[in-house]
Amino acid sequence: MNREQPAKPSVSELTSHTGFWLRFVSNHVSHAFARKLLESGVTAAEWVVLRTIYDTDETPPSALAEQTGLTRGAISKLIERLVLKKLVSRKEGNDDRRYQRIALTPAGRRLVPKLAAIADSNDQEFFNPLTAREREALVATLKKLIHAHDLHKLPTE
Amino acid sequence: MNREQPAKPSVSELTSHTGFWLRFVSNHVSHAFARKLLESGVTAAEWVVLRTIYDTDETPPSALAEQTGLTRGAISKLIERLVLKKLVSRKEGNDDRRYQRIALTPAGRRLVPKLAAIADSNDQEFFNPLTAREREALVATLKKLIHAHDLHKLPTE
DNA sequence: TTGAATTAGTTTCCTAGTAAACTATTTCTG
DNA sequence: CAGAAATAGTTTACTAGGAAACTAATTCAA
Repeated sequence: MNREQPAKPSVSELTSHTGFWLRFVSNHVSHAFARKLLESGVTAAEWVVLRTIYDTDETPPSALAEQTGLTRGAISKLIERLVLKKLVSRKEGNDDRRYQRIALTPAGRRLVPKLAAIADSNDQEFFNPLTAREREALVATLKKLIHAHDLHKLPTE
Repeated sequence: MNREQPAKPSVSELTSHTGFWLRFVSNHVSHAFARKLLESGVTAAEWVVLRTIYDTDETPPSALAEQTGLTRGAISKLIERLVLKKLVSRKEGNDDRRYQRIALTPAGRRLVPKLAAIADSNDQEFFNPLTAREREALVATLKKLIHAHDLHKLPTE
């Protein structure tokens, strides 16, 4: 009569994982940012690359890959798109022709501060519900994980 | 002589945004999980769908979309792959033929607890460096953001 | 009751990213 | 110096996902 009990193995729920919540919120921040960027004609991934180049006069793609944590393949595609959008220029290396010299065009350089303002307002808006202390604790916790797992190949902090 | 000062507009750094750190860590958790799942032959996105179906006998794709927060298009593709992998079955609705009845195959149902164990260990491992209180605070903060922005279309909690 | 609106699912096109194979160049080594 | 190894960047094939156009089925309304 009661042999109808297949010994249901305990299966944890998706929501029981911290990583689930992290990804959920992270996706929403990114999505909100993407929407705000729409009219600028630039995507979030492109913004990251533009902002990274901004700190330099010219830089090879390999350095961008290292600094952003993306693969060279991903950087290659992003640069291609940014060149098409005339925000970035690409020249062959002088001494070593394997290298390229990536730089912002004047239009690209003019755009970065505007994008930065959008990024600022998005971050401010999204995390506004948190108190200053909560926000600091959040970042501190995230950085702790980064250090513990030695993930900071890129964020120099 | 000193007119060489283009009034450098202050441009915030990528790392100044909380969202940057959130995305960075989130990507690493997901990536770590993806690596652990490799040998199971299932991806993280597929795990989410399998786990969601697991709670039901059979369910239409639209319900899965709603519960996972994915679009119907995304769910459609995931189901297609899971059907090819013989982890999920797809039947036409009886009364209303627009609907489909998605269910786990026996193989799919057997697999879910194993995937859950992998998910558990990944989460445990990744967030291990945090104290229990830090971990709770992290989740609480994330949930606070979700409620504040009314993002919980899906996470029932 | 037929035509319009709605609904479920699919498909297409795009961005985003990794991994791995590939090309071209340079450097290292025997 | 010639061939091997290393390096920089590109390309291809894949997962992941949204948005929007599309098909088929059903329901609503005149």
